[in-house]
Amino acid sequence: MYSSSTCIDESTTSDSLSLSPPSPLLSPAPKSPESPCRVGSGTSVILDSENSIEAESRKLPSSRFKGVVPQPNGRWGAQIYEKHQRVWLGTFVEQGEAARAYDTAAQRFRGRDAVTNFKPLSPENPDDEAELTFLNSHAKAEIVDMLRKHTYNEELEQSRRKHEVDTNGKRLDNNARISHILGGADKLLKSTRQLFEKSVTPSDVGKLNRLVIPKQHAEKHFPLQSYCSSGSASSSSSKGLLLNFKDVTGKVWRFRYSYWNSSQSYVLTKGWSRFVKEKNLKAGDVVGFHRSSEPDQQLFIDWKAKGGSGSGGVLEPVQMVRLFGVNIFQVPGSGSCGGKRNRDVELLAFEWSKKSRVIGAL
DNA sequence: AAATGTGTTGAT
DNA sequence: TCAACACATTTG
Repeated sequence: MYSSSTCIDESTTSDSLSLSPPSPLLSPAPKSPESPCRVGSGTSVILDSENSIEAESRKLPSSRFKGVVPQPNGRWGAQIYEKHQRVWLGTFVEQGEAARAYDTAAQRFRGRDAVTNFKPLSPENPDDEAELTFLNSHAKAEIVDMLRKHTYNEELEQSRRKHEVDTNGKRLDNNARISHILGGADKLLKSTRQLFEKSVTPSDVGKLNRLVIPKQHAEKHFPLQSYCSSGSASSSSSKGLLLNFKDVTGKVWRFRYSYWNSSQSYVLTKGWSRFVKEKNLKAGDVVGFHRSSEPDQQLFIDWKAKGGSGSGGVLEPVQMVRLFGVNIFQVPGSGSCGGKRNRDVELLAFEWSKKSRVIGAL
């Protein structure tokens, strides 16, 4: 599939529609690039740029990419086979995205000589080193999960940061490494600014599986205009966006964010109930949304128990404690005060995990 | 109702 | 292994 003569620049992140596929070695004549919006059921109305083809074709357009299959709604699925079984890699808006997902899986599943749609990662290329390491340090299932959740790039980026810190750290003595790494992590967290907070309502943590984002904040911080604006008489709610938020433990939460016409409100839906469950959120608790500054613009989510003491920042004040001969952070009052449930444990675990890495690295 | 993912099958 | 396609299941 991939021929070294064709050079696709995969380094650019956004998937522009002008993505030209590698010269199709197998499939017939390349089909015209996807039409902007395809609506509705399995019926696909294909209009070729040249001559309009019959609207009668009930057939789904096949993809010129390996491992990419059409979905009835005009999107694209990615899949790979292993041991006579299909492994589903998720659905994507653009063929190119699906093709990249396939490539990633192929390289994790089949290694060096996997046939890919685009330029494969090469051990010779220093730029690929980090990703290759990343790939092989995760189970296949984990990679698949990331692809399906569309969090692969984020996790990879995260891993790259660590890699860089580590290699920089090699030039420093142990003490310096500690402060370097912690200082770096600190800076990472502190460079986020809070967008807004909301005290969650009973329905936000109830069975509706959604969080209402106050309109004022939603429109200011989470603009939601993109996507199909064709005069669709349907959908009472807009299609929405998928937003990734990182919590203080580093876990990535992916929520669907959309506007519900019925209630004239902006909401986080898919994924939200899992957050409520895992954090054991109760009505009155406060969730905070943050965004890191310019370079990465990453989103963060934080929460604190109802009424809780002061603060409003991402980080609560911490105090050093000595353990195993190494300083670790502790959240003040976590042992004494009873009202904070497991958040302190979580924060503590987070700090500890950072520290563990340091210890392990020593 | 729309979107996602699986059951299956026939073709490499 | 692979993609086509019907359709069951899950989500919104």
